[in-house]
Amino acid sequence: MTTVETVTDATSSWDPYERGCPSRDLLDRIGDKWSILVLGELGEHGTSRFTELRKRLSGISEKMLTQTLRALERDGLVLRTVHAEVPVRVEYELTPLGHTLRGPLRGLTEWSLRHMAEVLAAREAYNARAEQTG
Amino acid sequence: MTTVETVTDATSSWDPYERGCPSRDLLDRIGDKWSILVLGELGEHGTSRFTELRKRLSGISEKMLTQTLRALERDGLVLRTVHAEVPVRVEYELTPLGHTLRGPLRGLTEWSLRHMAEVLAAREAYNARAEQTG
DNA sequence: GGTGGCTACTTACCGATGGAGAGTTGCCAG
DNA sequence: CTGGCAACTCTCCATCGGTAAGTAGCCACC
Repeated sequence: MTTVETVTDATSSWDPYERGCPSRDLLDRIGDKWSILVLGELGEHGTSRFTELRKRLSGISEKMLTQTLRALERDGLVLRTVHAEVPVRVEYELTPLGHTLRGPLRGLTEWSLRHMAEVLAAREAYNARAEQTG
Repeated sequence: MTTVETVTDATSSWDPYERGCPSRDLLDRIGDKWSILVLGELGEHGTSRFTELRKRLSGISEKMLTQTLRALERDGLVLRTVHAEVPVRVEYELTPLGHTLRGPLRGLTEWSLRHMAEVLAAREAYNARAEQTG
């Protein structure tokens, strides 16, 4: 009884502040620690292989890299191409949809870089206050 | 014995792609599911009380709301004011630093709203492919 | 022809994190 | 002295993330 077919357009009726809304899950997924970094890397370096990504995202485990890439692929943000060579070569790159996320994501990373010092200062101030008041 | 890690130099040398870099943790914190929503709510509604936030962010547990607000307060993004009344009234609002995050965060939420349909379509396509090959 | 090596994963195990919900504190009305 | 409100705080349990070892397919080397 509803006209659901016009969804391709604007923000329609999604609301991340409502429990159970898919947009909340999506926000969680793209705001994920490793997703942000993987998308950022693929955005800057273009097509990359599995081991390249693992090296550049220092500290990520193979399990999490696989898991993150799979999730991004499933959501249409990353394209995975398997070259049947020996040994196997698998390449990852952003889809057009994935590229549209670069802007928003860059906004986040730039903010964290720009305001890092202020946040660290706030933490020290908070800790100092905590020590005084007990 | 003050073990204060004086992170001396300026903001320019942070790199979230490096393990152990504080900017990676910060990115993780502000990209956190509940942090995004709490900051978004405080940005839109201005000063809010604990129970107001809990109602608006439907689905958040009290534990996570407290935890998220504490972390945001510690990082200097949210100001917490206790009014010694009966019953106690606690109000939360964004700090000036917190306000600077609204833009980047809005970028993310708007992206997820705008591209929700495409992502859902990609998931269905992925599942269909998985059924064929698997 | 068995061994080792390469790439891209999987799997097993375990400590940390998140969700549900009951308990706590302080104070005042009844 | 019991009940109720606001803002937590605590406990239990399921899921998640990290570590590290194992797997599969194929080929070069011995």
